[in-house]
Amino acid sequence: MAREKIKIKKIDNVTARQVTFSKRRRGLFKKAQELAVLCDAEVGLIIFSATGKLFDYASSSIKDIITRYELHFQDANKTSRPSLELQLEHSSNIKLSQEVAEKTRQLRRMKGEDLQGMSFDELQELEKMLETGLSRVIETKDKQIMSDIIALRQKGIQLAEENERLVRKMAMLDKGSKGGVLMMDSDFGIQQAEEGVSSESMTTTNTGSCITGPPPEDDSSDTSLKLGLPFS
Amino acid sequence: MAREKIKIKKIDNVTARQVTFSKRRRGLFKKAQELAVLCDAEVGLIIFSATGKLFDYASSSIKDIITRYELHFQDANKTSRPSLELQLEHSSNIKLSQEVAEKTRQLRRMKGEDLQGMSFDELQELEKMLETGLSRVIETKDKQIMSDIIALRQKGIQLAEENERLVRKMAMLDKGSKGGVLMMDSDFGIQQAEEGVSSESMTTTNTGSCITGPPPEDDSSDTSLKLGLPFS
DNA sequence: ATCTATTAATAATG
DNA sequence: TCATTATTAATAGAT
Repeated sequence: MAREKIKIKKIDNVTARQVTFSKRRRGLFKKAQELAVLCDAEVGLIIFSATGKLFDYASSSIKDIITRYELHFQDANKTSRPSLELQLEHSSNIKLSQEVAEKTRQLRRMKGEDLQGMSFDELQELEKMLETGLSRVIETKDKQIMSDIIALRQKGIQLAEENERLVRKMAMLDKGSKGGVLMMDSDFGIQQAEEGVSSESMTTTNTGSCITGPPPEDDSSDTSLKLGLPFS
Repeated sequence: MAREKIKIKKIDNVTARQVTFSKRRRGLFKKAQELAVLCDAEVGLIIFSATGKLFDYASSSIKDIITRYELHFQDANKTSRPSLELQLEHSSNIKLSQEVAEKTRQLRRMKGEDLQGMSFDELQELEKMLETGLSRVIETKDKQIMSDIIALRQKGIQLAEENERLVRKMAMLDKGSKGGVLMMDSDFGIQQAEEGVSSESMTTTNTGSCITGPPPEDDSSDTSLKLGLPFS
């Protein structure tokens, strides 16, 4: 990849070697991190220059990677007893690794990846599990929205009541002094109750409407009852 | 360096990610060894795939490189310790335990359990993930069914042909001696045909030879070319 | 696995 | 070390 093709053998010229080292080193690091990101891999790269300088890259932490690497050879390393304590940690480690692997596999499958080796029955079971999970999630979400709505309404009613009280107070105060009575339209929140919750108002976290399920056949009846609201 | 430029972010498509992983992994190893040779450097490269598979390259020996690497931090590590190995196992153990806990929690949530503490946005995200997973599972299942069906049908056709050949042979043999011909009803698995496969897909492996068109009203015709589902 | 249009890396040079 | 550029090398997408 250059002005001229070069043979892959030690570069004689010291300066050229150093230049090439730093260029290619950077290139290698870049490609290592690209691989890690693109393919969700864990990559560790350690380089000692000819002069003994250390350079390293790791997608996570070199320590972790080295540990993980060494775990791969736990069986092969059966030379010399490494203390009871270590053995215990070790076996626990193995068990945990297996558990992580198994759970990772399960999670991947639930995300619809890695389905190739599965039998029809297994797929069917997985599908059922996902459907169950999905419906529970949707149910929870809907309940959450409903309780948000109810809370907001309640608050609206409270405010409206307070408002009314205030208006009455004002009227009382005004009664003696002048003839005109200040009449306020104290329907904060009340009128809206009939129309369900309008698009704004739901200031809390929720974003979309979420009332799933088929719409009621009968539109003439009071909507607020359908939503299970505590007032009509 | 390809037909099209790509963004350096995790590749969504699982297959594409695996392909890219193996291509780039090879590329990375090649460049690592070129650097080692050209510049007389010591290079160690460890890669764990997303699925946990280990790949490594070392210009000398990974063990040596790791040892040399750790020597660089000897000073920093000189606090009393119950053997480096044990520490490593221990911290790995802790990390694994956390990982197991986290994955267990994730799995439970995907199964629709333990949803109480979740925010609306988290629920929404979970729902989306489940929907994606579910549709992929269904797609995979359908593809599997289709290929089963195609294989079985092919086999059915083969058997029917063979049958016909045998019948003809018998007829030939019988021709001279007697008048009666043995007639077999070679309808391997036929009547179920109508049930079809669920609504989706058959996008890829489709052979084109399938199902389309309404079934003939006339059931007296030879049905062996119709679908042959192995189950009802 | 193989092919190839394209992008990316880099050797030589200033 | 940095910048430029002609060239080679790597590789994304397709087959």
